[in-house]
Amino acid sequence: MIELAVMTGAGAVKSGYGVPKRMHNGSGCGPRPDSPAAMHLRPEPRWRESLGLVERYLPFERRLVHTDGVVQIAGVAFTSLHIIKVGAVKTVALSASGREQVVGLHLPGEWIGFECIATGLHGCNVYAMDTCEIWSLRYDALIRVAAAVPVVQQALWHAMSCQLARDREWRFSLCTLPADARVAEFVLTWMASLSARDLRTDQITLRLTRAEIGTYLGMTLETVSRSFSHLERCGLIRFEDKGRRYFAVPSLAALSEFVRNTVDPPERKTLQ
Amino acid sequence: MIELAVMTGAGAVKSGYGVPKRMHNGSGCGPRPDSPAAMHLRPEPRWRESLGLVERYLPFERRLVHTDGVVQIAGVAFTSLHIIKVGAVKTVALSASGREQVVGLHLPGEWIGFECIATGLHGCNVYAMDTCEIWSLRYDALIRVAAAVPVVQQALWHAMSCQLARDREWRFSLCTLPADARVAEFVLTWMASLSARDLRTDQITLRLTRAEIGTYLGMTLETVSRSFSHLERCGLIRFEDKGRRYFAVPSLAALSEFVRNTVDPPERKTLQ
DNA sequence: CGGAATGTTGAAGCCCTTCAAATCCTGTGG
DNA sequence: CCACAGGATTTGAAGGGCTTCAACATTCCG
Repeated sequence: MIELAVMTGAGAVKSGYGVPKRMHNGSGCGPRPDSPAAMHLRPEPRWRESLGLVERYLPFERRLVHTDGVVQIAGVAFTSLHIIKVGAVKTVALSASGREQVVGLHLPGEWIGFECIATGLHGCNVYAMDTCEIWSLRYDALIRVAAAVPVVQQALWHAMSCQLARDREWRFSLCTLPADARVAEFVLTWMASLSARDLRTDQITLRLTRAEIGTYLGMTLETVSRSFSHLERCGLIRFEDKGRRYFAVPSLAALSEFVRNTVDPPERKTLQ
Repeated sequence: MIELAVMTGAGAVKSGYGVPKRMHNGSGCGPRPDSPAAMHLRPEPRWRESLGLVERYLPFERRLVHTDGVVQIAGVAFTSLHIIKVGAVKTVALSASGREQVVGLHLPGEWIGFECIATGLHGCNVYAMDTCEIWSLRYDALIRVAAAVPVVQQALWHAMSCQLARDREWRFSLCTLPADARVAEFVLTWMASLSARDLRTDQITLRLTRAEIGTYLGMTLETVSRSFSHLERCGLIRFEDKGRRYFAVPSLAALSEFVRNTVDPPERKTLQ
């Protein structure tokens, strides 16, 4: 079920910045800059930059993980970070009492495992929500290369900073939004992540159960279900025939307007 | 109100690792290791390590900020990170609609501003909750030194990782705990932070209003107040004569037991 | 086809919010 | 030093949103 293809390259890194490795081009990955300098000239999305840098400078191990397969299991000692090349994964935290909580959904270019650097232990289970290609990098090697290659270091800091900023955004949503708006925000965030990677957003496919979404958003599965139904009645989303996990968003503007109006009601806006 | 004392040192850093700067020893700061090697021999708390590394290797600017003074204002371009030498600060996020939310409380050795690396803009107001000494470090200088000095790089990664892990902990609490337990958890976390720095925990002084605690924990100020009253009635905290912002925790074990029992009720524990 | 997992919907109840009023605390000016 | 104003805190009562419990519908897969 899991296919391994170890890429060696630590020697090259030690003796300098290494020679660009052969491009393993997935489907529709697009062009990439040919030198670090070019990266500043052509401002391409950061998620692509991370993958490009890893490919160029870092030794990594490539894995294929199929839907519902295990990318990382909680409890084992932390040695490697992962970055998603293809697919989508969910990270599930385990409480002391065994309860599970989805704490993150990740798409290509995103790093997994930053929070383990401090603890030295993987605290989350990570599952593939799709057929995934995962690149795993040893932390000790990563540290060495980051020190030697400024763009790598900056990309990593940027990625960690992004996660901090996003976690903070979620904290805000969890603290201030009622259930319906929280689900709407969830859909909006997911769509934004998809479209940033040129993935289709005309038809959303949720690869999570209502219960999982519930743990992610801090509410019960029944409330999630009711919120989806409510959003549908409002015409903000439209379920497809195939089932209640497939839907479309007729108007992105309307959906985000819905969230905004819950944060501060429209009657206050006229006062300003 | 704000006293500046610029410490130059970029030249020293460029030409080597510089000479240890004169120790500005706050009250009861304790000893610090005299060489990087000693750091591994004497496993002292990471918060102290960060301050030691900054002092040894990095050019920084020292500021005194008095209670309720501004450490950092939102909206300005990001150029510097801050680290707390003495005191306590709160970071307050501003929503688009102007609502404020406390998103972090920080004590000596903690870094402020990691989330701004990605955005390039300070997104939070940071206020002193006490008389503080703040060290500010230019990000560009920091990056250069981190690349040159492995222990600095690792300390920074560790610090960012810590914040990610802690944010995730809070997400869990916000999603699963009822109001009373959330307030209890808040008290426990704050006490743990204090005791990790050898600060007194026999008498807690809250430097936040009930409303601020409310935004931090995602509940109204009335609920915060009721929760404190409830915890007092249960004997888990005891308010002092001086006012409702000063209290003691008779039994740390009892308080954390209270939180644990809310996460999974005791009757289920007998089944296992 | 049938059973299990998933999803929807209703009804009752509880927790938290909202609104309101009273009390306590703090700092300021007389 | 005291009075007083304004903010902070507590507490009560009513209402609403979310959870819980329960029943039923739907989908998935052997």
